[in-house]
Amino acid sequence: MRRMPTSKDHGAAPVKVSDGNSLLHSLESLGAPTSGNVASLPLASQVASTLRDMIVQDELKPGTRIRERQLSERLNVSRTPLREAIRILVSEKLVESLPNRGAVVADPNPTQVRQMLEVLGGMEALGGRIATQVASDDEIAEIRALHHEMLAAFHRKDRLTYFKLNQSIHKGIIAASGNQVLVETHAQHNARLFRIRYISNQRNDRWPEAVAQHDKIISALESRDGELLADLLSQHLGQTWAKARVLE
Amino acid sequence: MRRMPTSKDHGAAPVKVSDGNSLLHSLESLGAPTSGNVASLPLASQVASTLRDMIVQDELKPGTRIRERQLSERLNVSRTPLREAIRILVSEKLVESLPNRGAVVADPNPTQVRQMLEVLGGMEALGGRIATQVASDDEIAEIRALHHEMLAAFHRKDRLTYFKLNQSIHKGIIAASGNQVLVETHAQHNARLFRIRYISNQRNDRWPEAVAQHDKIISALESRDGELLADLLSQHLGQTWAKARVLE
DNA sequence: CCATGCGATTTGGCATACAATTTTGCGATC
DNA sequence: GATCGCAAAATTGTATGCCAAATCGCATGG
Repeated sequence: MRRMPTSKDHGAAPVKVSDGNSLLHSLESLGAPTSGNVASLPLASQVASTLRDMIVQDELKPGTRIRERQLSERLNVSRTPLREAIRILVSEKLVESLPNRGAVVADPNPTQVRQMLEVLGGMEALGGRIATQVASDDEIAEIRALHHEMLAAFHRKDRLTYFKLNQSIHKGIIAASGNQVLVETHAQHNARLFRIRYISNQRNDRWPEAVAQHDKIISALESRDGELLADLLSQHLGQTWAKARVLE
Repeated sequence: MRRMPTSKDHGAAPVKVSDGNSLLHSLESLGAPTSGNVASLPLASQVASTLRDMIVQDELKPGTRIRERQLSERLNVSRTPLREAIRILVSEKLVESLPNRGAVVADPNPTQVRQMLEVLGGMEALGGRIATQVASDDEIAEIRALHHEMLAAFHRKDRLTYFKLNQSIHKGIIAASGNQVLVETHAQHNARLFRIRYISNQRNDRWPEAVAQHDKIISALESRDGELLADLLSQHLGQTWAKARVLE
């Protein structure tokens, strides 16, 4: 209600901050620690969430330069909160900042992706190992329930639902470790890989193998075999890498 | 050169951004990914490094509220880059942000410290395991050299040097994994724990035990026994926790 | 025809001004 | 004497303006 002066308020497809459209938007809170509850939070955080979504959903493609003035007009915010949001995403490694030359959407090379998967695998192994020691039977049962839902999606060839449930299961195993710090760290690294994993999920031609692995994972969790679970979880993400490789 | 209007430019003990004083300052680059090369970087990053150091060195004590105007005058920068710096530290979990109520220096409770150590231990175990497979003999030799330097510091009861070398060794093991993502993640979590570990190091009354553990760690690395090394590294930080407990 | 300066324009970097919210202190009332 | 309420001050949140550095186009020279 106060952007009169420039007189061109319609511009080209203005995007509201944190609107609820877009196919993938229901995935929003998977990777982002501060996503969700949008109202009354600092505008910078809201903008950061919006940008995260845009990046993760490939709306802002890797390598594209972030033009502050242009993007701030598009989001109907001033440059100040936008710049703060960019700083946040820089420390999350979702965008890179070149001194005096602005920011670009991060475009990890295959080596970096491999390394990220290695780290993420390590964290899942750690979380899984702990979970076998401290998780309640109910928590494990809930994870198995998700697993069966995922199997249903698999047989329906519903890749999107499968992907979401897959994420929920891994997130659930981490959460079952009871280690909140691990949950947050895992979420952050997962966000970095989200886009790649999502794309990889859509083209995965060895889907049945992945499902079989999940079966073993759940079994190891239920029998509370920490070592086995840790091994499986590390190995599991290695497979994701094999899938991602096809993208090159 | 342009801060005339307020006319009180001296204030109380003005702190230059990234000056080189302070006892601990030589430790600066241990925990911070972007520390070091200060010139010509965005002011926000420089301020972030300065604040990181101030927090880590207990100059800004946990729980203290960060007053933007006051601190920006003290650092001789405007609020804009300071606020961006704060956002960076928020995502690094070194400060917490309360909506409309500013930011306070993070004050992790014992549970959070334990969880952070668990995660850090997991990362070191992962890095160590990988290092046993991929590290060159030279890299391992360098780590052993650091170990002997550390032993020297131990026998001289030089706790500060011991601490620094200890950090270097752990950092070196992680680096020997060749996984840059792991290095960065480890550094960030290490920064969160830096202050606590430093204090704990000064009061540690079971110093000889820690040294003995280090001995085993180096041996496991040299014999490239990944499983053993991983176990030792996880366990090692557990000991740090036992020390930190005394602080309560 | 390609390389190389040079200037205009764009873009990011920082400071400052303005608005909204919260905190604080004082006073009135129970 | 304690508590509630209101207003003033302080603080955070947001917007805008100015400046310097980098990019791009064009002309000029090799």
